[in-house]
Amino acid sequence: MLHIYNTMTRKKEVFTPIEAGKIKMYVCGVTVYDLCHIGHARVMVAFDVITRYLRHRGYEVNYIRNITDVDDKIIRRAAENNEPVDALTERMIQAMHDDEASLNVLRPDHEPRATHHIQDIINMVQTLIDKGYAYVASNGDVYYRVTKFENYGALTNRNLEDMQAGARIGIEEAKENPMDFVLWKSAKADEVSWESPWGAGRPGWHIECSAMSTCCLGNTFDIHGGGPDLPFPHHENEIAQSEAATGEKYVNTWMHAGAVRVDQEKMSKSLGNFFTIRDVLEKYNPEVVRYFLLASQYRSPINYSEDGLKAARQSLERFYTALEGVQAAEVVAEGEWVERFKTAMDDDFNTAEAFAMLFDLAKQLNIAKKEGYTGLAAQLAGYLKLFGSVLGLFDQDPTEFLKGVEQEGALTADQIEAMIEARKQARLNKDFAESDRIRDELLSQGITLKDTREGTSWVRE
RNA sequence: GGCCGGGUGGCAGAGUGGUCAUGCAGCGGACUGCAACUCCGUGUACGCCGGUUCGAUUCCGACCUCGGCCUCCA
Repeated sequence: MLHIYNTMTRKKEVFTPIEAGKIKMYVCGVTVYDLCHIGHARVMVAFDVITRYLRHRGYEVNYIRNITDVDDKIIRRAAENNEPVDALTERMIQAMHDDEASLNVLRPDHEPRATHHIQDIINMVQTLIDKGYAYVASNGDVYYRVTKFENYGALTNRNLEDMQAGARIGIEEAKENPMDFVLWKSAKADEVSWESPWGAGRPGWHIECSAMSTCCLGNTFDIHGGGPDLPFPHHENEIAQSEAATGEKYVNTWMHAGAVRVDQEKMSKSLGNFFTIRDVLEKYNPEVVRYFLLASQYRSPINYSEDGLKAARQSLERFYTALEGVQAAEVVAEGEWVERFKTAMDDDFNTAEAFAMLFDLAKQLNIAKKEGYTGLAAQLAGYLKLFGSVLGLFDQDPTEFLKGVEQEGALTADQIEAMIEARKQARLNKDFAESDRIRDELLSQGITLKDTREGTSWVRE
């Protein structure tokens, strides 16, 4: 049985979709004013694997992930760059899609954009006003009246009194209550804006997700996900908006990924300690980055480090070494290996546990190869590829992966092959001093040789 | 201060009331001209103090400690 940890109940629960066999999932995406960093990558990769696994398990998944393409940061950045908002957001959306493609993240089924759903947003704000959950303030903004919503704070287990006691919130004069949040923000003269019953303006941050999730998936849906910093206030506010507007339960299961840290501190835009996906891909194979992100269970915090990436590369080398030289068979998704994989993944998508089982599979594959059981080897390789496809891994040609990418100024494949040939001649002549000299020289360039019955292969660091 | 989540062997990282995570690193062995790869073997790890229990790393309580959210942030 599939168990998923629900942020709302703080427990792993047996997952039961609203409609048998179908899953409606909404994940909060990116505000497109800058390049994505490795924290964004973690959320993308985590929900990519979650979606792939749910589909592997036979569910029909409708995966929606929004794009926030209007907000204060975007407007500010566009002004700094002296470019139109559209130009900035289009460029960043393209960059995001390129980064995702690098990391082998499949595109969500739909990527609704805030600016394409302005009317839906206006409708929801109007409904909230009509029902008394929102008010037009003296400054022209429309605010949500938090005191009117009975269960405000349920997701993150906090109440209005405690939060106001904390009092780090700036007091906005126009608000009835300091915790009220903006649904519709009136525009300054030169800002991008849309007409509304309350004058020209733009949506507040939280309302777009309520409006778009509802129109894409309905009043109530199965899974709502996002990054570690979203439960409060973003998701709390979404619940308040949607449940007030529809009168129905908003979401059954809330899922949140863990943070990516640097030096034990959260990686974030505001701390400025972030690495963009592009920064990391300059140094590491994208599949290594993906493996690194999946090596821990999706809710655990992970620490970004060179050692961590290096370990991920070594692990991937082990899997590709096992797959090398084997023609993987087509396998049906049943049997002992499939059950072990399912047990791991059914436990709240425990990829770390799944890898333990995959290492066991790789070992059995190595043994089968060594013993010459080609049929068995092909079958085991087939399972490894099958599970790999669910994780979005192991899809490269093993030899190509192991040979790595030629960096600027590094030895070329032809040069390496020539040196291997020279070493082969030296070995035939029993000139081991020379053959070892060649091998050491290659090693100093990050090239490790492996002698097999079929000849010599090599791995680039 | 309020609310969450952690503290596992050299490192990373799962998990469990009573034989085993797993990977890397280390050590011994097989293979090899020697290595690498691979295989076999190898580690009295569960923050601290109490409690429950026949038995706790696993349950309960206190304490110490790390991190997240409480303000824009995935």
